[in-house]
Amino acid sequence: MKDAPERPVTMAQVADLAGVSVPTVSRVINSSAPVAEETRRAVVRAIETLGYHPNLMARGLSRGRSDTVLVILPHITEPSVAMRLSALIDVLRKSPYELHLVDLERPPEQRIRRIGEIVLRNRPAGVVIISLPLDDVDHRHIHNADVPVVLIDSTSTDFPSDSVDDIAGGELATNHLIGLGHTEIAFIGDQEETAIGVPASANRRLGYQRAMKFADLPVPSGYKGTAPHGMDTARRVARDMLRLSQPPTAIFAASDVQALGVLAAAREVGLDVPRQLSVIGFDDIQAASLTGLTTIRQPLEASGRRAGLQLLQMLGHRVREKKPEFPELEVVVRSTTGPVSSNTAQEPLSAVSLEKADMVTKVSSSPGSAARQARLIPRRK
Amino acid sequence: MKDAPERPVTMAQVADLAGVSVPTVSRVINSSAPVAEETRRAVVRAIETLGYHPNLMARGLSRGRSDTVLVILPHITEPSVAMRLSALIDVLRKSPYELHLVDLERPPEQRIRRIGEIVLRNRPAGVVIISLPLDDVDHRHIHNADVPVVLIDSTSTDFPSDSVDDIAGGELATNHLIGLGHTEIAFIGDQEETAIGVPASANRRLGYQRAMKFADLPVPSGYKGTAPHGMDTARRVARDMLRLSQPPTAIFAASDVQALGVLAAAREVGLDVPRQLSVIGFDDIQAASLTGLTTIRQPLEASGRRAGLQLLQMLGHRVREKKPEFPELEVVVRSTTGPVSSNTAQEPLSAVSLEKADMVTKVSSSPGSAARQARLIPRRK
DNA sequence: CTGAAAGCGCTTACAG
DNA sequence: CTGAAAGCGCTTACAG
Repeated sequence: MKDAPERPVTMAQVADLAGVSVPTVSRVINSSAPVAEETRRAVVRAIETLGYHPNLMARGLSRGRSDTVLVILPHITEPSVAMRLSALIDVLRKSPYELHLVDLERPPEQRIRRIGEIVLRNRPAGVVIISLPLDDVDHRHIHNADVPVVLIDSTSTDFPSDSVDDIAGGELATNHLIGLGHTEIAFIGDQEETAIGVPASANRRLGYQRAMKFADLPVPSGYKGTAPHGMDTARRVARDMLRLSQPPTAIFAASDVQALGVLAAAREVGLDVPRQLSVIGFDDIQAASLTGLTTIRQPLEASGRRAGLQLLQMLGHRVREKKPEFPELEVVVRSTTGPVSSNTAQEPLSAVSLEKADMVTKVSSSPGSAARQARLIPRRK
Repeated sequence: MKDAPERPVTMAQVADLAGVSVPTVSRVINSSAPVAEETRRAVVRAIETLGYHPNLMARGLSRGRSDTVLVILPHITEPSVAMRLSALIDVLRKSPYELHLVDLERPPEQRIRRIGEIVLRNRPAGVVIISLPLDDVDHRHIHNADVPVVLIDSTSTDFPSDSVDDIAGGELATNHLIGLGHTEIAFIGDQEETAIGVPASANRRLGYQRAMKFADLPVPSGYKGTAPHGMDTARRVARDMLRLSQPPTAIFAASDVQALGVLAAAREVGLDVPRQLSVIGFDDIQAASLTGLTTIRQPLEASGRRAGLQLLQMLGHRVREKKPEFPELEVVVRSTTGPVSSNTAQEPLSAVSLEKADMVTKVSSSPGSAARQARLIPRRK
């Protein structure tokens, strides 16, 4: 077992041992042409005794593409990305494709390598791109690579994509706060990239503005905060906002990760949530239910599943499982939002907030809570 | 831009346009041999006007291995896996390697494909394997593939690996509970696989037993619960345990994910944490700090970084950044553990527990808390 | 049903 | 410094 590293077994060696030609071995392995049963058995035996495994690069080179589905995504630690990916993996696991994953910097300007280039270099059988914008060059490269592509959480006229109606989601979140009596409502979201294609945060902001306008509520310039995506960056923006002379009584954060940052800022500034400050997020990642965060639930896993099934179809596979319905966006009310308080003076942090935090969990999991969850059918094209 | 999908540009086309031979183009691209400056420029120009990108499969086939680092890991949604991976990605991002990721089922019996087979089929330049056990066949395959391998969170005599002293960690956790006066201490961990190599949970259990024995405390058979890894499975095991006629007053869960399940079970059964039940986890994932979970912190990111740097070294790269010290395991005391209560009768859930939950956060982040954190140098070979 | 031949797009000695 | 040749390990027409 510790001999000199013999070179890996090749198809030629298998052919020799089985007493057939290389193409015959290939036919047996790929079932690409009829082979006499006896021959087949000899080949299979040779494969097993030698422990042969085909070289995917050689196969891919001669076939013109590899047996790989390439998934390109931004930082994998992002919970929403991980959830979608996980569902996608589940779908692809049963398929004949290797799943290869390439993790990219989110801000395109920091990116050394372009998406199209990665596709072109790897020649995968199919591509799934999560939460990443494509530019013209990417489109051209992918076009040249002539490979099926499915997008998640970004849009393009050229490729099918799964994404929710973020504008409606933004309205939904904002209306939840308005419904609680809030009038000083702020928004915190991603720094908006110049690259088009993944406007999730920007669209949620649009929905916020729309709802505010509809309710005839003012949006002071200080009430729109953006920063590079992240919990800590959001915390800092929120802290500044909460120290304004006229701080908001409610904040809609474009994602749960950012909402968690807002909660941290509230603690820092000494504001009681939800009595002095209401906070609503977006996504409904696991941390949201763990911390009692009120949020807009979007179907993260469904989008991963759907994208996977769609790609398999495009690759010519018959898909047994039918694509899951795309569930509606919905408000999940937990314990970080509440009616606007008449008392706007800041008071020391009390234990009350955390007591409520527990009630939340119950609320969101009990059947009766359904009544408290506003619903809205997302507009989809 | 919407022309018939021309086939991707090849090196031969570049050579033609530049008026040189294919090997010369190759030399320019790889800087593998001196090329006249003028020739070089012509080639570069041709590459740019054609938008050429080398076919990695072809390169890999002729070189005998691809320019890829293959990362093989179990479910990526597992927070501890994601954290290690993220750090690994950061290190490898600056390297010349594509990072390809293969996600595997954790329980080997459910696994259709073996690790060694994946390596053999892909012929990567290097491999990192996270939290996955290798068997003899895997070892043989990898040996044949003759590729550098680094292990994270599993051990092998053949490959370098980064893993903490889980036995010591188990003792640390258990001693924390013993130090609080608990005597009825239970353990909940992973179902222990037959495959050797990733005995993290089993080793933590060993540490637990050792500490209990040393303190002369009994371990009733009902106090050792195992289930397939996961929050919900752990919840069920914990629920059963908490309904024993003699329930434990403290539970050590082999991972934070499982500890969260224990907390859910406590809520379900109506036990107040930490007054009626103390819970300690292992890992210190983000959810732990968000929920105030007391836990054993292990250096998840450091292990990812270290493995990445080690692999780059094995691949013959000079590594600028020096490998981070492997930090010690330490107890992070938050709000789910407390002194054993004299009152063992079950009482209705009170708000007190959650009030404490907030104090926790402060404790763990304030400098003064260091004094409350036991430390232990892990034994490493 | 099976084999000899050509080719996939690169890299790497080998000459010059 | 550069090109002609061989080869990496497969697959795919093409004959038979």
